[in-house]
Amino acid sequence: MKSIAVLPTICCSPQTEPLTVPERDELAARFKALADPTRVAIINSLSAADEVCVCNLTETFELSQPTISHHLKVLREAGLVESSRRGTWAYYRLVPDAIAALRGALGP
Amino acid sequence: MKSIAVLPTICCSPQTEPLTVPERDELAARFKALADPTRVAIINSLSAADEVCVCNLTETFELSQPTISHHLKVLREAGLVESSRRGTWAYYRLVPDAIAALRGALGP
DNA sequence: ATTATATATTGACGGTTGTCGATGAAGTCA
DNA sequence: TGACTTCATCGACAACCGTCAATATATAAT
Repeated sequence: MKSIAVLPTICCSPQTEPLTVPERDELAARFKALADPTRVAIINSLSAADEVCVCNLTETFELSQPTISHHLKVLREAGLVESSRRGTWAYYRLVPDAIAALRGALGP
Repeated sequence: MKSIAVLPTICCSPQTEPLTVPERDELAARFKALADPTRVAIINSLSAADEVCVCNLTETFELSQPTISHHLKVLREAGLVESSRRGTWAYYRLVPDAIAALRGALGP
């Protein structure tokens, strides 16, 4: 997931260059992770603390626990968040570099 | 479409605050417009010039003309691009503020 | 061991999306 | 007018997505 640091720029930069097919696929996949209101809200929640317990998220959102788990998996596989288990609980946190890279894709 | 200028920040900023439901819906809808490889590539293409004729896009991508037209509509309704007709041709261009606003949602 | 709790996975269902061919709308040029 | 070009819209279809209930996995506590 290190490759997130070198995401190309889509636009709006002097050095914007044509994307290769793998590059545009990769970028679209990462944007797709943010293309759902619940996942946007989860990112927003994680941003408010170093890490957040899944149990807090299932309380916050009026969605079933499997649905929250599903959205966390999508964000995890996109490299935007990471998790660690401590005891029975799972804690999620942002991967700031990944989000900064995605941000960088939208301009300088 | 002016409201794009005041998109809230998702994360990674000191002043990141909880999103309202309309805000997260709005943000997700805009990210969804970028959640497709072809649309990412279109944005990338538009970034290389002041405006681009649809006829150039249908040549560039190996997709049917209706499919390109569909993607342009999605981007237009998301406020990321705008178009004008001159004669038989339609020219599309980026809405830089909209993309900058989306970029701003990912951090300061 | 058993029981309880937290999270992940599976399977299924309805709604959405990307794609195309066919058609329509609007302009251009003989 | 009529033939031609460019782009948008419509209708259809397969694939994908968000959601839930049920189940599985793993840890903790008694």
